Amino acid sequence: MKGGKTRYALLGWLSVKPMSGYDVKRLTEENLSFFWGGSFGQIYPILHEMAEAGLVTVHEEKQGSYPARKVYTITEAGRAELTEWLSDPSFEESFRSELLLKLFFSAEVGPDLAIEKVKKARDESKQLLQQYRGIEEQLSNSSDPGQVYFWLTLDMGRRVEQAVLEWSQSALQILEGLNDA
Amino acid sequence: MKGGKTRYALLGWLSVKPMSGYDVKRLTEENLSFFWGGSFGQIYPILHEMAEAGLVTVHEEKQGSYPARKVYTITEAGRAELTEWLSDPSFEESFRSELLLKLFFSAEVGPDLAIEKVKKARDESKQLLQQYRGIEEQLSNSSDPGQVYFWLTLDMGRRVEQAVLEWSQSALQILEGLNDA
DNA sequence: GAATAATATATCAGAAAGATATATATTGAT
DNA sequence: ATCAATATATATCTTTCTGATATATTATTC
Repeated sequence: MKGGKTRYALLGWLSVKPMSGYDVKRLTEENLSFFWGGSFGQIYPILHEMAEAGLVTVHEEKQGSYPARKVYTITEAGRAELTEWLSDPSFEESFRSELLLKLFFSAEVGPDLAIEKVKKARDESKQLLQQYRGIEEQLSNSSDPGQVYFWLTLDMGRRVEQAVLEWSQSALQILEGLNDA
Repeated sequence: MKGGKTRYALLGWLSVKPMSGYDVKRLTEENLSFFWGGSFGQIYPILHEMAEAGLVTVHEEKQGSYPARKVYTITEAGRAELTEWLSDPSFEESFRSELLLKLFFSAEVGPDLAIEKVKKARDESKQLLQQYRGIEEQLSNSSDPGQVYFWLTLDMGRRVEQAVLEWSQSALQILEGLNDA
């Protein structure tokens, strides 16, 4: 059984409607990029394997002279596997921060380099928060009740990013205090 | 040049004092586990390659009949590479959440399964926050000024986890409201 | 005395990210 | 009108990272 967790992201998208690997990539980037990835290097092999295993079916859609779209449709077996995963209450989270790694070892080189990075982090957080607010506004205008789950994931992003922003502002004060002392 | 970012975590630890791969693993787990990993499958090969490249030197320390400790010492070239990385202001962050992935596709199966997971997330956040408070208390008693950088990374963990806790409490209300309506 | 945890090394398989390759169509800029 | 960039669509390769497994010895707990 190939694909790890990304397998379920694919089944999830295909449970909404039939689509190509390219579509999955685009939708994942637009909707899940804050907390999930998915490169072509994963997507295409997993789709192949799932077709062989009977979790999805394929049919080609020729359209002009673009490369033919391979549209994948989820089967009953595929839906069953998705539901099984959704029914399992366990989940794995992972967070990886090169910023914190650099900060941790900055004792050796003094606060100035750390200050530079934290300022950069602060600016990036501000920008991301702006983006989240934009998406949130669009969402509140659509009033589609099926979007609650999307809103919940967005709300997590917003809250976490707000926490990071507040941290960077506090960290900046502390680091600048180190320079004065 | 092998090792990606983890390479610098190793150089960072070795810049503090000479140690074995086993020591690096232990210290990484104790101090960086919230935002950085490092398995033996990475650590040992990277140490070998860095020794060949002259960034570290090795000497064996035989001690009773345990497997001999291979103690690695950072060289000038190694310190230079570490400093170069620390001087570069760029950094990459990544966050991966199977919880949010499951939540996102929960529209298909209804709120009860989502509620179960969010409750689990809430409980885990509470527990983690307790842990962070414990470490923070230990730290405030030590009054070692070199520990500012460690405190800063801990503070980020605390703030982010607090945000996650608040999100889960808010999300729970929304999802339970969906059941009543 | 037996089971488990800790010390210490090392490798392998599976999963994920990022880069690259191939081919065509459309859009925007000069 | 042409040239460059972006979008559509497939696919593979290399590097990185995680988690599991293997090996061997000592210390600790039941």
